[in-house]
Amino acid sequence: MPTVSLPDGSQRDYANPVTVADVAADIGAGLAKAALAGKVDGKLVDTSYKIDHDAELAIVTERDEDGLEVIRHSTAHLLAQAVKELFPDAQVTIGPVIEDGFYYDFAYENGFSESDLEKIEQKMAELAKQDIPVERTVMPREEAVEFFRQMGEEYKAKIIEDIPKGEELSLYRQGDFIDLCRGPHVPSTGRLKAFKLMKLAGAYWRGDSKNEMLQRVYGTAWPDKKQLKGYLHRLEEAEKRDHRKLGRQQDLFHTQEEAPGMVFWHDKGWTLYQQVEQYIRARLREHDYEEVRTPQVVDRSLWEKSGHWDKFQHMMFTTESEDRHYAVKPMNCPCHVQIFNQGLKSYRDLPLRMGEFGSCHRNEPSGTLHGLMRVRGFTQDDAHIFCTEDQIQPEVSAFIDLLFEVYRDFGFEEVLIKLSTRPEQRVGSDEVWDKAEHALERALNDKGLEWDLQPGEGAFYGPKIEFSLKDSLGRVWQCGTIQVDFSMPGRLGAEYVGEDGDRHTPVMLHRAILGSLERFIGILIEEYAGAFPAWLAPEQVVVMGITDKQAETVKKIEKTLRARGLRAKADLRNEKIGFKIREHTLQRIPYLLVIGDREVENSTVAVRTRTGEDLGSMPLDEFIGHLEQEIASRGRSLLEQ
RNA sequence: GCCGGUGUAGCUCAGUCGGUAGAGCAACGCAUUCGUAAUGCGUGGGUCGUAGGUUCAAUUCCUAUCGCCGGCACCA
Repeated sequence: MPTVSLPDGSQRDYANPVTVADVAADIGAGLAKAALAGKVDGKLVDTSYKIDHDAELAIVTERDEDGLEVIRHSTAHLLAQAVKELFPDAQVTIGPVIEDGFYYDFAYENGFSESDLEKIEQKMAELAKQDIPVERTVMPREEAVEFFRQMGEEYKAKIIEDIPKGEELSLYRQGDFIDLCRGPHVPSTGRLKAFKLMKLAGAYWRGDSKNEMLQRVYGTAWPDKKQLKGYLHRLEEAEKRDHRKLGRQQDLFHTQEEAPGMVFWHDKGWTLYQQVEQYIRARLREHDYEEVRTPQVVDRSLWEKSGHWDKFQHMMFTTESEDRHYAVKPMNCPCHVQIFNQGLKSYRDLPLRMGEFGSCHRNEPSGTLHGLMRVRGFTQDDAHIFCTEDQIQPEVSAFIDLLFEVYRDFGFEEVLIKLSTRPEQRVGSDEVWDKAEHALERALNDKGLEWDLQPGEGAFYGPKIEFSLKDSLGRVWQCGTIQVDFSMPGRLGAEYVGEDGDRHTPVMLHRAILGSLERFIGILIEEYAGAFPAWLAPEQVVVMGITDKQAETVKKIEKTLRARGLRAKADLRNEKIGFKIREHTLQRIPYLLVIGDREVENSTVAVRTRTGEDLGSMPLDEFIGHLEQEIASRGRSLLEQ
């Protein structure tokens, strides 16, 4: 005789056990129609779930986050059903929900092609229209293995074999299609009204490149067509922010076949790059870093000593001369240790913070290259902190503060943080690892930061924290990092004389705020969609005359602005003012100064922003004052607001 | 590296079911001297990513290869 409590606090008593669907129908016909699943005592269940005891129940509809997830999960099943009908030889594996959609991995020898996607999507639409009921059954694990094996679903059988023995498994059947699944699922395929298959990709079975490659189909699903359309529109908008597209449109950089994974920075892109680099240089000076510069090409023996040759020789560019073998440096740390090793260091020298805008090359696998985000030639805002074990904690703490100061200045609010701890294969005693991991964890917790733990993902030489940013399509890219290193200082003979008069090996912290400048600038371009705040904009002001009568004044204004250190350009082309405004607005120049006879006569400039706002005429000095203030604040435009 | 896709003018893209290609913008020339998102007219521009093969003939078909795009694995 269950009593069901609903989220609004009301209670309903039933004489006999009832299903979620029954309760929904009892509340109202509309809700019965909308019910996708239920949440009983906090656990997500099907609408067919029978409530036989007093319980709290929430009816899950498409308006709930959970409901959307159920829709996507069920759409993944619908995809699998369609594939099995069209390609009976394909085997199903897994089909999870991901951000904005789902995917499903199939084992299919012939592979799918793009045209198959269309057929599959069509079949899905058919199956949805048939409104096939989705039914849940349970089966003991051992029986399930046999069941799937008989159907020829080897992968499914393997998945089930990995589930602890004796557990009861749920299976979902829709028509002839049956799949192992925790559920819950929509009551029938007719509930799936708005979906689209997005892309086709290969994916390794169990995420291991030693295994065979499966066919992964990505899709998106929404409660209704309108939301699907909205999503597709958002995608289109995001694609307009693509840094590769903007890089071309704004003449920032290019890449070409002869140098895959390397960047040709054009004048405007390099100006942006220099702003970023100079900004970081200033921060490092403030925070007691020294700056050094080390060689690009270094004898192989150094990389052998550091241990990198062993692990990464295939990803290093090499060269030779007069029977000596060299590698183009893939990282700066061994070189920094060489500088540290010049002259005997004292404990009084620690912590010693050594920075370099180090240009590195790594022969990254071809499939990984991606615009500025993943390149083979890149520059890090790299630094190494030589310190004692006791200094790890305060140094990490100070670094995190510096990192967030920088990210805020660049306008990034969302930073993903991960802490990676000791892997199976590692150097250093457990005691030292304990200390280092605690130091990192405490530094994060003391600041009240949210972070994810990645157990076992640390480097062999020490634990690390990673700071990642998202690009316009939501892809996550690691930028900042701080890593403790117990190994390299010892390998490369770094020592200092301690208070006790003995020689000790320092700990080394590898750290970067931006990471690769290329990657960071790529994300920066997408973040601002090319409309950079004035302090970063490659061109801050364009001065233009209405006719060539004002040319002299325009040139004089350009000169004045440049003398003040502002990035200004005169546009004296014989074009109509509307044409010039359009062009420079599309180039996202923060400020356009229009000079006509009136301005010449009154010694003013007419100011227009890239958002189309006309700020009227003002004396040049007044404009310069505004702009300088805006640049100093590193904010988005003050005048635009 | 692996899977799927893609490569045509500076850019965005059309096209040829095999008979050596076209638009818009840009560039260049001329005219226009103009007040806040495109002035008009004209001209030039492509070994259709590269290398082989099939064919009387290949940008088109086939093979290989390189780059790029989307994923997967990788990322000191």
